[in-house]
Amino acid sequence: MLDLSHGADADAVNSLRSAVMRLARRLKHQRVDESLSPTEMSVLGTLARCGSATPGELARKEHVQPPSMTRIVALLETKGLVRLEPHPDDRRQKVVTSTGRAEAMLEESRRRRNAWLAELAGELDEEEWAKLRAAAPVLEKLAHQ
Amino acid sequence: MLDLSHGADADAVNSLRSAVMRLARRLKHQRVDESLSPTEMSVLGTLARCGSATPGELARKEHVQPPSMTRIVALLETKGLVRLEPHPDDRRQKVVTSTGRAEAMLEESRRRRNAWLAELAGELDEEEWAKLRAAAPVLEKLAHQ
DNA sequence: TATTGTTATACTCTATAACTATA
DNA sequence: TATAGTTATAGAGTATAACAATA
Repeated sequence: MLDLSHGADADAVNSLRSAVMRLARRLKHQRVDESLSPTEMSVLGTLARCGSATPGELARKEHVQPPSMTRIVALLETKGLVRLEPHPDDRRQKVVTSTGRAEAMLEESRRRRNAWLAELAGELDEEEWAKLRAAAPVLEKLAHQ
Repeated sequence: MLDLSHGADADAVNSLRSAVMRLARRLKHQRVDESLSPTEMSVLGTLARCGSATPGELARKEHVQPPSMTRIVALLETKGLVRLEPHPDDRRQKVVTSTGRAEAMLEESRRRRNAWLAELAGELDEEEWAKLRAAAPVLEKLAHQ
């Protein structure tokens, strides 16, 4: 358990919150595919990691409301990036699966991010990058799965 | 310089990007004051750190366009959280300064974040927190400023 | 009666373009 | 002619409320 009587952790969260919010805004501007929002890209990434998922599961993982995920999934389907199938056990639910086209887009996304990475590399030294690499899995955990 | 021929850094940025976007969405939901957006809170934090700034400087620091900052500053002024004064040297510019009321709100913000922190503490061990604390300044640097 | 997903609607936040005023 | 800030307008993304289908 953390000792909240010390100010250090509160300050760290303070700094973390502010940095994450502003960095998210920067990240929005270095989109891979201008026609896909950050959340839509994130859904494709989640599907690539987890395989298939229902719209409800995706909504919970991405922290958006179900109606938002309905719209996102519908858009991704029209672009041929996901496939929608009936759920085997429950006819209310659907199963969302990413397509090979989504896989190719994620690969292209990675290539483009390398360019962004190279640009940022000038601003950070190796020690700083090491700290980021170490923290990335923890941030993923905070972001909840 | 980073060695981009290895996939490790690209993967780290991949993970980082995804986590930052989703964490930003979670953070949006644990607002201190429901009437202030994350950017508006961030502006108050920036002013608390940097003292005064012009709207143009704030727009660059927060990575929003000048018209957005105009609206934000106007809202904060109506709430008595910032004070607007004429620039001493340039009559086109203005000087934005945070008020004691903003300071009190930031203090309250810190207290509330402690509660959020305590909740998250159950999900992380001390080593994970150490990694976050180490990475926070680097994230701030990436977020620019 | 509860749950999954959808439709309809409205809101929040931001951007772009066009304008005013100072430099 | 360029720059700081504003006004007006439009767009993206999300949420809430009400609904349909299934459990």
